[in-house]
Amino acid sequence: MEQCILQVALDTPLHTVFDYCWRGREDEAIPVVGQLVVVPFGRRETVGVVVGHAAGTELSADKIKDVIAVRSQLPPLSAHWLALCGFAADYYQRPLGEVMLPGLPKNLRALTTVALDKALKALGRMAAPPTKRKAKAKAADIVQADEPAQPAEVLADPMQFGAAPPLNAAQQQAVDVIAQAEGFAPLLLYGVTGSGKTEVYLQAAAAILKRAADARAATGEPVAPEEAPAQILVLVPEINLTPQLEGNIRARFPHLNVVSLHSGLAEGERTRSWLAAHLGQAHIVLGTRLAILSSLPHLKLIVIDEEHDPSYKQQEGLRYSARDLAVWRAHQLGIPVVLGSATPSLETWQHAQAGRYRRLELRQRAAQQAVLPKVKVVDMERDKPQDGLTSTLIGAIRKRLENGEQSLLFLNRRGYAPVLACDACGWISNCMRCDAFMVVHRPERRLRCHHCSLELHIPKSCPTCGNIDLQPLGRGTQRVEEGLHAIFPEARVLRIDADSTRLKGSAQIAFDSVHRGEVDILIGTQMVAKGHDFKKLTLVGVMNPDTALFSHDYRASERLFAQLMQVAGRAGRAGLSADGSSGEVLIQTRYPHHPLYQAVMRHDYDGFAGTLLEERQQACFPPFMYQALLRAEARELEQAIGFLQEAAAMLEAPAITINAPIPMTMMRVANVERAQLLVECPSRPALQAFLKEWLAELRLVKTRVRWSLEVDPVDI
DNA sequence: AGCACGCCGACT
DNA sequence: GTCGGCGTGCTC
Repeated sequence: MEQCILQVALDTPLHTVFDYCWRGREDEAIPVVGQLVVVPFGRRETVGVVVGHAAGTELSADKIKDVIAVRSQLPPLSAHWLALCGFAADYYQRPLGEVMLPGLPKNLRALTTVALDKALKALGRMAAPPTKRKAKAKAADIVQADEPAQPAEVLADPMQFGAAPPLNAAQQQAVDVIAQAEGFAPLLLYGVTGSGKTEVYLQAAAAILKRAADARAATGEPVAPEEAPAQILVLVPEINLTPQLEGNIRARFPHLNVVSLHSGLAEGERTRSWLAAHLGQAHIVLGTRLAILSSLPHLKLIVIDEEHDPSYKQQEGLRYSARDLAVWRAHQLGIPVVLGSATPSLETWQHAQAGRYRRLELRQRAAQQAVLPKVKVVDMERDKPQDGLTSTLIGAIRKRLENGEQSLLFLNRRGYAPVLACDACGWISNCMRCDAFMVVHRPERRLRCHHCSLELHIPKSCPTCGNIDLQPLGRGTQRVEEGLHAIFPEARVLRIDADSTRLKGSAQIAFDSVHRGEVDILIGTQMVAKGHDFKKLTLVGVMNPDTALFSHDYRASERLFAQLMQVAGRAGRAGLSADGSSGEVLIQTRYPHHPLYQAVMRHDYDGFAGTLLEERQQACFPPFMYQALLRAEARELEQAIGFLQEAAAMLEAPAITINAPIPMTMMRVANVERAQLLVECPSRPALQAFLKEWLAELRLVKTRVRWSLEVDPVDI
């Protein structure tokens, strides 16, 4: 009888791996590193990943429990994948199992294998022979009787690609550089909106797949026909962008196995997609940030579209940056990684300036006759708005209606009005559990807190003085929608925001109707600003972005600039207007001369980024400084602050600055008081070394305060 | 994090 | 006399 100690990573907050005893018959192979196993843990059973073998263990023999089952039908996760998770666990100071397991499809973590076996079978992989010998013999008969039919498209030449549109010189050069890159190559694809970055990704992917297929054919070794010669991972910032891109990719590459991975998938589909990637079958994996942790044994290229987008940063649990992990993964594998953006993050821009990333530029729009839109500011002091819309913007929308073209209004505030107020006594709709206003949602007739989800009926009268005349103050997308109906009763108006797209699939239905031209005026939040390619859209109106100009968050201007460039980029992508004019962008503001708006008008990312980088350098902010944030929550603010003070006094190290604990901007959320402590260091390795030591000590502190650490925080 | 055990208040 | 509040302790 074979026997050994397996080290297993489990999804628990404990910073350790767990030893289990595996006993098997002599004809059974010892589970290898990367294999999934079922083990007893406390009073329950759970699935873990084998991360090592040990001859012995420090634990007393009576504490060691036996492995219950090995998921031998699933090929083990690769050493590369394990190393990626190991790096992320170290870097973000989280337990290994917490990195490895939550990203796996639920069906792989289930205690029963029914769904897993079904998915494997659907992918043409028979379930491994069951351990019982009788069943084994029977399973072999199944294999012959039920050989899965080879899908027709796999029989065709998988490297045959649909007709590609011609590239301009800059696009072609970018494709060549990506496709011919040797080894690790971080590439910034800096291309203005509508410059055809997607086309570059597709043709570079095709070239890399073709080259890998040729190389494989040249070896003459027999390979399973469904095995992809190379795998390409493409990340996009939003789920809503996957259908359009997936459609484009499938249309272009009808013979390739293309799967998507994002949180909107049903469990069955998610399992099949993940397995198609893990088994090496999927040529192209399209996904949101979580896809960066998927298993891709033949990964040859990573593309991060809109790399600057904040949604690449996970904001709970393991707070990783999918973009940063992508660069690490590419480095580990020695492959190119393409970071695409019209407004790169300052981190990426700084890398490019310093020569660490190679910059590929697309300075022109790709479509015939398409030029960058004309951006104008509309002074709201001089042109007083009606229903939030200045006469200039109203006139511009009217012109689009006459031309049969579409307009997009961007307002990053959902709901009807951000606050409800009583004129008589000064009451305002504060959330009773958070430091925030409750937002008026008119269609639902509710007051809603966007931070803790508390909901109340809209009061008929003032809760303190009884006044029945309560006023909604300010303007959200619902109120603008109402105003648009009043001003343009004949127009087809559609609102797209988190509220209107709550039901699964409804966002796709909404975007489809815009594409089909069934909408004249689109009003929405940042959901409509990103990536979409609306051919008939020639006008973009930005309703009131001024609040972000005066934020205390030093990243606010970087974000606002990117957001404005992004939404402006939706206008005039397909070519000129009916009357021969280019796309138009109107920014309504009280500060028309603000340098940020002036830079947007000039489409001057380079200049603006240069200014911001200088400011950051002077102020010793990222990317010239590395940061970590220790957060604490408690029922009383003093407890949270007290814990942070204790933590701050615990350890010191050269070049490490531990700032004073401060209450968070949103001090109270859902009746919990929150405070935070910023740690800074100009050297990333020095910060890492400090954090490792510091957290080891912090974890020993016995406290009732809930705390967490975020490395490279984006919201401070 | 789960999930237990453990010791004090309002109910049949 | 029990049901159950959530304090603290452990998980190989």
